[in-house]
Amino acid sequence: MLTTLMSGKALTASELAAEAGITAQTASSHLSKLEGAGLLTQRKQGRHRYFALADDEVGNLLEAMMGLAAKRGHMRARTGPRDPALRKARVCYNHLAGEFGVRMFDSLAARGLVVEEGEDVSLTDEGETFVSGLGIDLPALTSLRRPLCKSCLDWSMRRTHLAGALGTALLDRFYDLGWARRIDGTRIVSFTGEGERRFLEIFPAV
Amino acid sequence: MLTTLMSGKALTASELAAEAGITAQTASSHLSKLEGAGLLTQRKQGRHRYFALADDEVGNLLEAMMGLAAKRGHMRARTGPRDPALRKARVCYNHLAGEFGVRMFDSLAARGLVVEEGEDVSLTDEGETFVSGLGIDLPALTSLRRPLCKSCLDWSMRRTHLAGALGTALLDRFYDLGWARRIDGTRIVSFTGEGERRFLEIFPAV
DNA sequence: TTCATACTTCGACCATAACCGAAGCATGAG
DNA sequence: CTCATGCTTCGGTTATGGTCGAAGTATGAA
Repeated sequence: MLTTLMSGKALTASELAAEAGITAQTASSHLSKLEGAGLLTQRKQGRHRYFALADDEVGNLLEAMMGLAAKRGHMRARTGPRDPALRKARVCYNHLAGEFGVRMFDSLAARGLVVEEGEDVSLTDEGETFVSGLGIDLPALTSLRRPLCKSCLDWSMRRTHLAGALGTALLDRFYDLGWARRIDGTRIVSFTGEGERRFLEIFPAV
Repeated sequence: MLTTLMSGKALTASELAAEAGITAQTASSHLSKLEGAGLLTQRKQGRHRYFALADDEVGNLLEAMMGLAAKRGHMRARTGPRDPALRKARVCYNHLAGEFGVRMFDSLAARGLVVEEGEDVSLTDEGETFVSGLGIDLPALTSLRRPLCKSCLDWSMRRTHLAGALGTALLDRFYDLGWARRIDGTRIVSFTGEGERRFLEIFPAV
């Protein structure tokens, strides 16, 4: 039920029970515990009770837990969000995840613009030129104490994507350029037709 | 046992059992499960088996989980070590934790010498002057790849203290100045009378 | 070799968690 | 009003996990 709610959408108790394959009674019991623990919020609306993750921090923790579980080979058969829009592109903390996030990272790595060494990721000289060309103010980013590049394991793809200050800056840049926007109340990053075209062009498949 | 291992030190099965207040058999059962799950690593050395967290990612996840739990008010009643000396000042990885660690961080933050932004911590210009005045070779630290400042959640105090290269350098400096020394075989940092006086003077309570 | 220590395995016990059927509320529709 | 729907509470069963005593294995010391 928690992973289902990671879509950011609020779902009713019945929907969550059906999703989890348990009866309404059992679901009700779990949901009340989760709400009591502060992990879920509940909103009554008519006869329905809509449940959602309490805040982003809960979603981030779930994603971190699933990321670690995936690396250790303990994932369930079904992984990642079912919603195709979420699988395609979503926010993870403040950077881009999903198929688009992984594609961007792979594309950068294949052209030698970033180098992955274990858990560390670094930007090469060519990479600096490249991201500057995208309109990223690199000196401003490096002046932050925050690590410029970090790797982050993608939940649905189980592949590395780009986190850190640069990951955040790139997603913000896509917003600024009007290529994509965050769908309110969800973790979905929705690309426009033109935005998607440009993104795929700039980050070619490897 | 996992929270105990967050100190970064490798501990034997018996030590972990004693710390958790369970028998050796029970501890053995849990440790083998945790190792099987890839959360712990084991190193045989003579008759002892030393256990440690498998990698930083595990520690980070534990920290995130405890952070969220603390925010939601679900921390266990008994937290931190029972030994008063350990509660007062101890090493966490290579930096100072316990009451003294938290006091140092609070004092630095209250005077605007460090700034905490979520999980990131940065040293201000005034902070740079301050730590240089303490005899820290700041240029040497910043040349390291390792992050200069990191926040670390204190187990017993449930409060932030200073980790990272600077956290390590400060503790080393206290050793050099003769203010404190590490008690062999323990995580206790023992301050001398004079050392404690100077420490409390330099890092006034907020 | 013999003994002590460190740890694991086995077997059993008990507390708890997950689960569902039945019944009970609450809400909206007719 | 009555009825259907969505959800919760209650009671009881089953499965699981945590726990320890007893016995077994490995290692180092005497």
